[in-house]
Amino acid sequence: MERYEPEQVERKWQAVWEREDAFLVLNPTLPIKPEDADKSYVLEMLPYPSGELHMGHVLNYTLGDVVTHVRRRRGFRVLRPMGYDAFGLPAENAAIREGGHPRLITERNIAAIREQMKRMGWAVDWSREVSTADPRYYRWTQWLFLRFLERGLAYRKEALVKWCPNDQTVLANEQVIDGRCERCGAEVEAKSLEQWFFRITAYADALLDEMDLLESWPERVLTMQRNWIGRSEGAEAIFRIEELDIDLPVFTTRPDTLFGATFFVLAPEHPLVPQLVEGTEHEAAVFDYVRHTAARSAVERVDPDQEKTGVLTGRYATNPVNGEQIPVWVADYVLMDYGTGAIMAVPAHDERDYAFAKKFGPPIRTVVAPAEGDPAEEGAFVEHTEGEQLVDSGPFTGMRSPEAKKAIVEWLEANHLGRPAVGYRLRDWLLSRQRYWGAPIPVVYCEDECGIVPVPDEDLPVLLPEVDDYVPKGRSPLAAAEDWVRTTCPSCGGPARRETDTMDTFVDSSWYFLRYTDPENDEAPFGTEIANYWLPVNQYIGGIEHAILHLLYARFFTKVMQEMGLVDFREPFARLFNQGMIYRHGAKMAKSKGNVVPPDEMISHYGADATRLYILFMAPADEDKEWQDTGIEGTSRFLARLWRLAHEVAERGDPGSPDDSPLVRTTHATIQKVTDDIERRFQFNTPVAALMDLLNRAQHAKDDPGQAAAVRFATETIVSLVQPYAPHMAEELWERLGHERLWEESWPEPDPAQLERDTFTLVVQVNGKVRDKVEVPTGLSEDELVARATELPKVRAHLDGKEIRKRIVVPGKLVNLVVG
RNA sequence: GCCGGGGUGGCGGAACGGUAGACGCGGAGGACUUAAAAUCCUCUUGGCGAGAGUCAGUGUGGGUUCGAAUCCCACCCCCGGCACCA
Repeated sequence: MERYEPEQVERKWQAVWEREDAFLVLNPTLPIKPEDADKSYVLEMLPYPSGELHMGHVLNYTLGDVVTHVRRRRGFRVLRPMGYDAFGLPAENAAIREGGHPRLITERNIAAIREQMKRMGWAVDWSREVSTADPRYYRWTQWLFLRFLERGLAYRKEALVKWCPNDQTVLANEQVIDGRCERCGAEVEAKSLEQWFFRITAYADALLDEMDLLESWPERVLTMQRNWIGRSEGAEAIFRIEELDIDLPVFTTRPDTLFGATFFVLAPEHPLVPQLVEGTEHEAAVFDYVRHTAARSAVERVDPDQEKTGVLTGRYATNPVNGEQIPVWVADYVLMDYGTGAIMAVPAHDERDYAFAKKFGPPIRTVVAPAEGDPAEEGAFVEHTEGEQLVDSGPFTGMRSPEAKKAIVEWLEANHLGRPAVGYRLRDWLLSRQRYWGAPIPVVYCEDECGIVPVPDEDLPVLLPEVDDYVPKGRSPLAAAEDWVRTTCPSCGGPARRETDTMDTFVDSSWYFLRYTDPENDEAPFGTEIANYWLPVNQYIGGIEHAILHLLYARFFTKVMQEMGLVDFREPFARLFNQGMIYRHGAKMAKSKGNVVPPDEMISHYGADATRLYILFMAPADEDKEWQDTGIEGTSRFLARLWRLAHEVAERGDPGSPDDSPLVRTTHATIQKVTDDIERRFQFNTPVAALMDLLNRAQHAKDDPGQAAAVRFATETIVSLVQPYAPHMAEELWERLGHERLWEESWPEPDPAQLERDTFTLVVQVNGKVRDKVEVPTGLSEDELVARATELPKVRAHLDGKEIRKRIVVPGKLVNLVVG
């Protein structure tokens, strides 16, 4: 028997799969027939082609691979594609650093990562490969942008935006973490710029409500999305500055506290601030404060532990419910981009207003009684008043706060002083980027009268121009391609200039899962009927880092495409699974931390099969896990033992069909467990343990001639069941055991009769404590089971002649005797 | 602060209200070998005990239950999200 040489076996089978198109899956012919119904779309988040596979990829794609293999062998038509999220900053930064074109760098990286993926042996349908940086792909990204534009869902506006001074480009809100750029960590700055946005806020409620349509998503992801959307219900109330004839609406979630408003605050960026103070004695101080605020960094400004600051405007606003005149302040604890950029301040019932009032002196007026037992100190901050009774609130005094909320909003509405309103934390998606390596935004600016003019569909794609310099200078590098920028207006034929910003790469990845269904289509981004066949994705797998960004954007895109009639479903991903992160030496594996284990080294040393097995065996797939350098020895040894046993079994020839025996029954039980764990429980570590266990048993039985047939059956079953995890070795052994192609073999099914046992281990408890176990025949009555239990000497010792007050019998499992 | 997830041997973990610690790593001892590697066998939660055993034990404290790692309540700790969002 030759030694197990993973490299040789793996190279051999990878070549066979390629030659025989093993994992190619054809679309069904249209129209879809009922016999095509058993489909499954298994998708992993597409990689950014950095050129180097890391362990996170290995886990992600091995998970998808196991699901894919099992479903294929269970008779499903399985779509399992692969592609590259190929636009983006790393390639561009590499081009700046090392020279060369981002396109060439990306192509080189794609070639390298594809090679590594093939070395892992993943069962990908390579005929559907997609790169988002390919003009045949981004043509349709641009096409979709134009459809959004037509529907008013893409728009351009001047706004205060988040600017990364390092990457020299704007960022979406979702790309700012704790005031820093999520890519490079630089502190973001605020900048007023004209930019392109997607109107995702119009879908805030749909994104929340349609979570109900999802089959199975992790609770934490849903929570993160809910937090991000940040819906809160309340009311808009109109305060008025009489002397200037200005209405200042505010958003509040506590209209029941309107009578407690003792001052009013505007955000420093509020557009009406200048008008309020112009020509007054407060002008200088207010302008000074506004300038001071603008100079503060974003990180500093959002720190809630900062002492409150603010300045008086000298103006007074009228409280709509009682006509009271309250002073108007400007303070930076009020944010321009939430609500209306202005608030009514109720210091008795809002912590922030309370802190401000304590420092600057406005009165603190309790209008909702504290809950019973809480101190009712004069002028104190009163927490937890939801549901309590209103005091000093005019006609609403005495109502409980929930009714008061309704009553006050109704009163406001009837008097045209307010209305019910909903606030969201979610902002529109800023999609333009001042960088080179992305899809150009397909519009031109007419220099005559036409304004913003979309590039006609037939002129797509708008190809990226060639430029010499990718260095970001605060404007898009595309602007340097003057010949490209200068164009004619599609509408009037006059002179026009092209938009030079490119799209956020998250636009590219918001629809790629549809392109896979129809990757060669030249007429449309994809065929509607075939997309409706394959989607929604049955199982999506990827990292938690995309919980908000990609997953929220893709859901938004799908809803819009559904409304456009491009697809007939509202949610793209029915089931989502997030794999955990991989740590080593207590930190997330990262080049910068020097704790990376390169998959390539693992493959060279132990083989792809052992690496695949270990990454799934080491811990539950959804948990963060610590990489143990010696851990892979276990799966490597397991494969070597399987190799030896299978060879011994093969050499002995055919022993006929096995008789009933414990080993045969355990084998059937293992089939059951492995299938159930993978398909129902989505658990991947325990099947490996079950296979190791079965191998141990088979090995112990192998020298018993009476069990030759059972050992062969067990061994062949292990080979068959391990195929999704270790496909190369499984094929090799399957062949050596005298069979053909294992990937074409149907998935084993347990014989129900063999899952039935004729004896079982009865656990006997006394007062809930295990005292003994005994092997008994199945099918005994409760009385018989109790009789067997009470016969046992150890049990008798604990019964100690006492009276049995109660007996619990769980058939097939245990007897619990309660004595008193 | 609010929301979500989690806390089990030396380590990774198993246990889908019913035998806590499967499977694996590491460790100890042994077999084979001139030796090593590889392989195989035995042991490996803690206390007491020569042993058969026995008591304790799943972050802490309560509760529900015949029976709780698992369900409920309170608390502690760790991880993640949100947070001057009115």
